[in-house]
Amino acid sequence: MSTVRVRFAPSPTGYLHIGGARTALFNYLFARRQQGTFILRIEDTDTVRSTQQSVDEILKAMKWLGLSWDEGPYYQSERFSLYKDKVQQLLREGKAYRCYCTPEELEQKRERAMAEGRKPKYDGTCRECGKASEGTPFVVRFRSPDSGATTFSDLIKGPISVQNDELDDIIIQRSDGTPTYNFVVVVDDVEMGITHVIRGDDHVNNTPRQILMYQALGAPLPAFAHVPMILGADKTRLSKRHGATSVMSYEEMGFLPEALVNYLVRLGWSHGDQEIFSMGELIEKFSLENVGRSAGVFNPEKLLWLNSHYIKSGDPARLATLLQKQLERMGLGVADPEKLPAVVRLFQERDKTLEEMAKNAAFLVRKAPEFDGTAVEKFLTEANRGLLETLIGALEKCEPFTHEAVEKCVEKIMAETGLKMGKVAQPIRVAITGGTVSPSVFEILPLLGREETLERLRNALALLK
RNA sequence: GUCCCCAUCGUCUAGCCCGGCCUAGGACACCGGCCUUUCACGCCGGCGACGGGGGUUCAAAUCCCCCUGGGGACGCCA
Repeated sequence: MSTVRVRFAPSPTGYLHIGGARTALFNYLFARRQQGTFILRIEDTDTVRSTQQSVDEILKAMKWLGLSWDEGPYYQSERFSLYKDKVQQLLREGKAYRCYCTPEELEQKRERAMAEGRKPKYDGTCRECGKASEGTPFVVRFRSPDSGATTFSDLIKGPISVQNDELDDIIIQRSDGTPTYNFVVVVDDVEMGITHVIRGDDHVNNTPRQILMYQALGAPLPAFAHVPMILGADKTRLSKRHGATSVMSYEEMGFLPEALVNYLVRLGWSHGDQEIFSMGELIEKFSLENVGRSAGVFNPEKLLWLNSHYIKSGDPARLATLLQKQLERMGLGVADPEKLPAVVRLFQERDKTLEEMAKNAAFLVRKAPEFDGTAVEKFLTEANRGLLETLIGALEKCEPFTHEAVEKCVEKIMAETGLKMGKVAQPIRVAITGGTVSPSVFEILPLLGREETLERLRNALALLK
């Protein structure tokens, strides 16, 4: 058993998004590969914006993706007394101090600094001011050194160095007494014995000041690994305007979790030319060394391709359950779910998502097809009345009602009438499915059954124009 | 603006650390063909990249520097 301990620490201010999911995945994979411990920690120190609903949604998404955790979820909101103690400790040791500046004053200074082209950092007004009057609201700031440099070697990015005078004295405790992110993340990572901090690129800038806090707390440093960002097609940070970003919305759109996992892992990580990975394979092969350093663009097309791959190779029985869920989402109840695996076999080669499959297979579940006007006009014509009538007569006697038998039956009609397959199949397809696109008619008819088939053909007779 | 990071086909990437095997490989998308009862699938083929400039070297996608471009961070958010 290795001593590796990693954590995924989302803040419950919304659903789990694509970027967070990939960070979680990398943590999970690293932990499993190293036979370490994967911890889930909910960063809800912002009591105003955090909600239980978000927590539930995040956990649901993690489970759907198959990212099981070994410890937690721990809630930072339940650990406030620990943070308070640590703040007191730093205060006592002079490593932190009270600041009485008001938010308004700070905002003004920030704007002025920006306008003058300086880096907007806290100016240290309260650094040496000592005790102020009781009752005045204050925040606690961490005292960071104003000379020297802080350097660390990122497992993904390599050496990173920042001059300490670039760092200002950040707030570690708000005026309402609650602690802030940059502080609790360090306290908890220390307390929980985190050995590797694997997180998004956007935290690189926080790392030096966090390192300073590890030192102030007298704690050993973990290793850091900063995973590059995921961008939208316009190369800006991925957000809602680039399309769906919530993990669970992909489930709704008919994506398989293994497809999303496979897509996400390949966005930033690679193993030679291999594209397809099962979770087991990933656990076997994942390594931080093979994570790239540059940001990547989220490409829905490739996700779609992977999804179609997993649908093609998926177990029909399992897919049937998921297909049923999609059909129900469309408001279509499934009277005979036992025939769904057969439906899946018919469609899994052709559809890229389960949602698409549900749409294309809906005619099998509906009581009657939904007719497409153009298709009806083109194929359900008076000229085809004879053909349909002959067909009905032949299918009434077709025994057994199987793919082979039905095909033979139709071939016989073709031979007698001299019509080509295209001329025969399309009218049947429209009569049965309502449209011009579907799997082979010889597959569809037996699946629908003789009675239903005949009923639809007879109904079509009434529609002829 | 300041700081940090990044830079191979449209996109994800292999190659870069340990220079020659790279006339730069794979995948998605795209284009063409084949297959075909429709639409797909599948198969075959094609298009397509080392951002620019300086070095170092017999030799640079690979090492160094500058420029440019992109992203991120600058909160009593995380």
